[in-house]
Amino acid sequence: MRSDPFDPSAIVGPHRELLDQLLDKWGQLILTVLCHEPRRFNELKRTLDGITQKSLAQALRRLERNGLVERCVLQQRPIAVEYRITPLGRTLEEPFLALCAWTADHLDEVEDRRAAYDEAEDDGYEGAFVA
Amino acid sequence: MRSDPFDPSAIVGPHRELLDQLLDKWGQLILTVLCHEPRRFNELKRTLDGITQKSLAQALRRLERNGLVERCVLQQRPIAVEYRITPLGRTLEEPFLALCAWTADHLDEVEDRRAAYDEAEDDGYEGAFVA
DNA sequence: CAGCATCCAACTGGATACTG
DNA sequence: CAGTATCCAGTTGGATGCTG
Repeated sequence: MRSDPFDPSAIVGPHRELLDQLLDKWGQLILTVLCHEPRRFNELKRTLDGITQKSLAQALRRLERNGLVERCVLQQRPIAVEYRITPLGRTLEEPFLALCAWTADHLDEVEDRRAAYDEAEDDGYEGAFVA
Repeated sequence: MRSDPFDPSAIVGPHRELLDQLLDKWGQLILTVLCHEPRRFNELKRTLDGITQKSLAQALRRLERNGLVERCVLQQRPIAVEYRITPLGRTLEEPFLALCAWTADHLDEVEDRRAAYDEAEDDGYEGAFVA
């Protein structure tokens, strides 16, 4: 398994494209929030401080199109729209949490590495030498 | 847990930034390849068909800076450089494989949803109505 | 409230050329 | 081979204004 040439076609095709859509900056965050509870458009916008309504709308459309999020129009005046995680979207919660757990576990180490790299760079280090 | 207001600060700060760097289009792919075996610069370029050397160099610098990949200069003429996964980088293999497994398991369903969404869109559907 | 349309600045990523 | 440097087109994303 480890010595296989490794065929990247399993990742480069539609799988790759899908991952790109799932893991983009906002999609992942929205999904995580909606896993906790349904949210309305402007609630989401406030929660994800920093997102523009344009980006939010785009991300929601994409998530909705992929079947991960459901758009529910509440019968109210003025109009209210609620976004909910779908069962399909829910299946992504665990992999995402695993990723978040990874960053929580390793962020310190990564920051140490960055500091070491940046310092070494100033000294002209350009990679280990090996036979 | 599920009814918490959900504090996004745990994801929006440095954690978020790190995830962005890890999950970008090429970084993830390079990491996956290097988990299988060390690779030289041009070997990687050929394996990841479609990447430019500029993007590859950038992605490798970033991975190296974050301590996920190691740059080893082999003592040869002409010069040869080998990139290897680090122990830290190796810890990302499992979460990444989980993600790949998810796409493999759910790609069909997602594509069904897309088809349904696109068709409904043509008919002017704009979300479910609920009380 | 929930969005869409438009304009524009910033950044990304590709092509090309050159170096040790 | 393993890159760096430069230029440029295309895309992204923010700001703003408007609609039902």
